[in-house]
Amino acid sequence: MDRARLSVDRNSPVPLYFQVAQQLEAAIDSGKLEHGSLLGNEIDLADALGLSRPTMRQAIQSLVDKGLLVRRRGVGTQVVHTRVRRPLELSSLYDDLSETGQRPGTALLGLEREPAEGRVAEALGLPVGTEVLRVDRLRSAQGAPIARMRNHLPLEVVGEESVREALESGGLYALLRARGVRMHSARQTVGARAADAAEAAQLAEEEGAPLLTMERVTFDERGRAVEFGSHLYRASRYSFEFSLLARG
Amino acid sequence: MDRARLSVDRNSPVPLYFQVAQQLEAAIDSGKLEHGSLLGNEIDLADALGLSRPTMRQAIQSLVDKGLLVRRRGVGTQVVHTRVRRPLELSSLYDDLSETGQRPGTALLGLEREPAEGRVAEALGLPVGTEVLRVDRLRSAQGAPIARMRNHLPLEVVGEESVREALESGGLYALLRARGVRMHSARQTVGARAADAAEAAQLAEEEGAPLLTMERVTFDERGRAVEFGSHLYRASRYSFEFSLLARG
DNA sequence: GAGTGGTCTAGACCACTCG
DNA sequence: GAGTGGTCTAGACCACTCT
Repeated sequence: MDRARLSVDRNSPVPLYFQVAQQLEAAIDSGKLEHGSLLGNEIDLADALGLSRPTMRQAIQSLVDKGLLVRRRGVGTQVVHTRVRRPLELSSLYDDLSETGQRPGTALLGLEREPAEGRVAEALGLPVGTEVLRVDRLRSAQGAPIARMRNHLPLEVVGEESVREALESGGLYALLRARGVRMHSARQTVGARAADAAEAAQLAEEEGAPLLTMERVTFDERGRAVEFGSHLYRASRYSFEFSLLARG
Repeated sequence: MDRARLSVDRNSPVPLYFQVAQQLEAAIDSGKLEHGSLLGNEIDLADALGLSRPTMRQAIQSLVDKGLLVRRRGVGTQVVHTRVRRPLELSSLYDDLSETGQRPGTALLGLEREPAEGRVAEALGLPVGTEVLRVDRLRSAQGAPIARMRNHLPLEVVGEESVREALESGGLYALLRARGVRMHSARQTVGARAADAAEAAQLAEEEGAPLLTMERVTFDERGRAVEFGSHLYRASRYSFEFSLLARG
């Protein structure tokens, strides 16, 4: 029932509610706030920090949205009992692997312009034949291949300048962010199929081995498709793991 | 640049911000608010409805969280250009299929108590040997099998009474909701593997055919595991499709 | 400089849960 | 009945974007 030490810095440019949310989250992560324990009521918390109740509520709400806290009217706000891992986020595989500590290796298999064909043109919303940049990469971890990743990028989104260098030092999403793209949402399809001979050779599997497939179109805030990916993962070495929150 | 007709009913028990959010969402869905069009500024909107600005903001914020609106400081709030489909939600396959209009058929293959073994016990957080309810179902659409679904449920969560009837009339999540379970989050793993002989026979595939696998543990608000599912989907007939929103 | 959203305040009343 | 979160108001000042 220990109290987390909270404080706010009114001279900081960081919003007050965000400072509080960060500290609460850190307290939960570190175990200072135990799972299942009740926070004090909102008014007392706000008073203790010299904040108004709406500001305190905003801090709490952001953690409720993340699934770290649960509110029940008439009862109070408590830390969730079960550790909720991050909900599924818009991120590239590279980011996923980096965050979990596995050092991904990248081999850039190909980088070239090509005219967009049916499926690619449709996904990107471009006229058939528009030139786009195609990127083929092989991802591996601990010395063994994990995935063959193919992306198509509109030239007006990324240009061609130093794409190679950017991809060799970071992920595709980092490249897009660095190019000023503000990503908004993505549409994904995850399926499975058997490997053909060429894919099997690339991924060190046998022909006919099950592969996980993932297709994704990413959109920016203006609704422009900024990336189309069609990726193959070795089912024997990779699976997608993620959390969902109940609709609230 | 048409204006959507908005109004609020102050005698309704439905919160004002929610009434506004519903009407805005309906206007977007129906096309009355065009993709990419700017909403008026928050203060004018609030005045027009006789609401305070925070209430109007709350309505807008809920749609931003759904990915339907985009706010930019100094610019305004606009309807997203691209249709964002529902982000991935906590729902059962049955619910998924119903919502997209495909009538799923269900065959209840088995319903029995059994002691929880290693993997099941671990996922549900129960001592090995605790009796749980095991449900095996075969899902099909348009006459052909799609998935073999296996769920393990703690007896204290569902009891045993009229489980069969409930599962024959609705999905597993509907059953849980009807039992008063308030679901909070779930942890999922999606992978792939080759079908063995028995699975192939059940799903009308050939042995060695690629299958999509999905394992899920669902937790309620108290952090109790209320369901463990391990499901197999025919990769030739089914894939997971979902939207993601950028972290924001 | 004008207009927008982002943040914040100091109150208020209500609905719900629990003892 | 006491305590909690849910909703709502009527302001305020700031940071950012655009022209």
